[in-house]
Amino acid sequence: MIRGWESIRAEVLRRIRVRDWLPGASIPTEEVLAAEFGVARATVNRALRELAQAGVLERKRRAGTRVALLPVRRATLEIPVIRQEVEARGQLHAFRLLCCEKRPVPVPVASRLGVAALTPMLWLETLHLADGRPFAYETRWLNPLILPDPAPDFTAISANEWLVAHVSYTLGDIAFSAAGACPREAEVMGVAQGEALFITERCTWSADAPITFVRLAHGPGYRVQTLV
Amino acid sequence: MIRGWESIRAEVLRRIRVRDWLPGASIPTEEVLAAEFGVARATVNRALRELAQAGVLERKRRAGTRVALLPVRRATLEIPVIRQEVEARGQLHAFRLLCCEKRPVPVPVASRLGVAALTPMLWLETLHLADGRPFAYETRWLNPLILPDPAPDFTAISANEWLVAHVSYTLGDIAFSAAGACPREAEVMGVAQGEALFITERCTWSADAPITFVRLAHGPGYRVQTLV
DNA sequence: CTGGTTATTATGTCTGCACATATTCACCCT
DNA sequence: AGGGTGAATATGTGCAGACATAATAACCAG
Repeated sequence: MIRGWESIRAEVLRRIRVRDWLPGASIPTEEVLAAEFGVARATVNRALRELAQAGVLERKRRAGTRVALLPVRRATLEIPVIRQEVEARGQLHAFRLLCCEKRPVPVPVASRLGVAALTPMLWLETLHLADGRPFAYETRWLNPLILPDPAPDFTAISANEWLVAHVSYTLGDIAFSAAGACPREAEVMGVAQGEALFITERCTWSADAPITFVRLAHGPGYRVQTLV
Repeated sequence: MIRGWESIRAEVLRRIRVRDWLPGASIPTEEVLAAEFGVARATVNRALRELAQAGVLERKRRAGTRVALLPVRRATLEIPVIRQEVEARGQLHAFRLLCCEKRPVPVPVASRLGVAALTPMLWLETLHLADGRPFAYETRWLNPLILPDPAPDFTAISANEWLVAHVSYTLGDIAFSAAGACPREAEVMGVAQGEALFITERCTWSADAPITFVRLAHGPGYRVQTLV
């Protein structure tokens, strides 16, 4: 029974799955489908639009809608605040601020943030603990200009959470990679040198200025997983 | 100037960014915003819906719309077919099928695919090359029941691409992690034992049956990046 | 044949209206 | 007070119709 755009989306997906409509082939126009399902064109449009967004369909004006030839799988990840992440595992979160000082940013970080090399920024080194054991080693470059005059006490609240609560919502980019533990990381995380760490790097800007660049090194066993 | 739902989305985002609307606070109703912008409510709805989908807003019937308190950052990744990924880097893709035989699945894989342990499945070992150099080492468990009678020649077309083209569109889950190269991986990828590799694991099912479990080990320097 | 112009067509979006649905709030009865 | 009940309300979804836009097809002139 057709009721609502979601059931239309399901039916279209079903036809693709059972290969009624083959990859690369055009499917009927919105108007035809609307007539077939007995709904308005806008409803079909909504269903097809969602499927296109998911990468199942490809749509072009005038050319029509076709089943994606190589359905690029689009996975969405949720990146929670570290404390939430630890607590979601039923563990106790704590952190230690190892270092907090002004330093000139090195070239690679400067270029990613879009600032001049050697600009002085705040450098924070933090170790996150789960049930008292090392969970993640965070190194962060923070634009000092965005801080209020009595700067927040980052030994009491993690920079991560302070930023989320006090700096306007922003977009940035995220990258994942793997790297062997450098001597410092090995020492702090309590692992062997060269041990494989999972690295997350995030860069965030506000509308006008760079805010922060974070690098998180997660110990062995850590994994990032998609929802469904 | 307000023209189209995208400019409304931009304006709402701007107000959040400049802290006109603070995290956790309610924003005006669709009707009010529609009047303010001089558009129909459906147009405002479209803009707000997209922002809610992106995790910037939280909406509830009757309760209204509020700015997300902890903007759970939702990153969307595109997982292309390996060949596309290599070619997008301007390199030449090739692959070598190292092994292809029936084997009983080990317990961890069986549990993730939801089949009985020791079920015989097809085991494929493939090395992907970029410009002739090792790019990724793929190990895959494949449900033989989904293959046509004259099984495809996986030395000619990679299992990856054959599946995309010939098996109905499916959903699965994806996980990223880091691991040190085991002896076999070190040999095949041409890296030192224990060197940090970036691991991608994917599990896919069709509507009724498990299809495949893939593990990809990427060499040093590989990174997964979000769009924008 | 070639190159450029025009018509056609499917999707993209908007409007104005209506009703559905999930919450919440206020009220009333005990 | 307390707890259940129903009205109020903001969002979710639907419809029909209209125009905008982009990509293609058809056409025509040179």
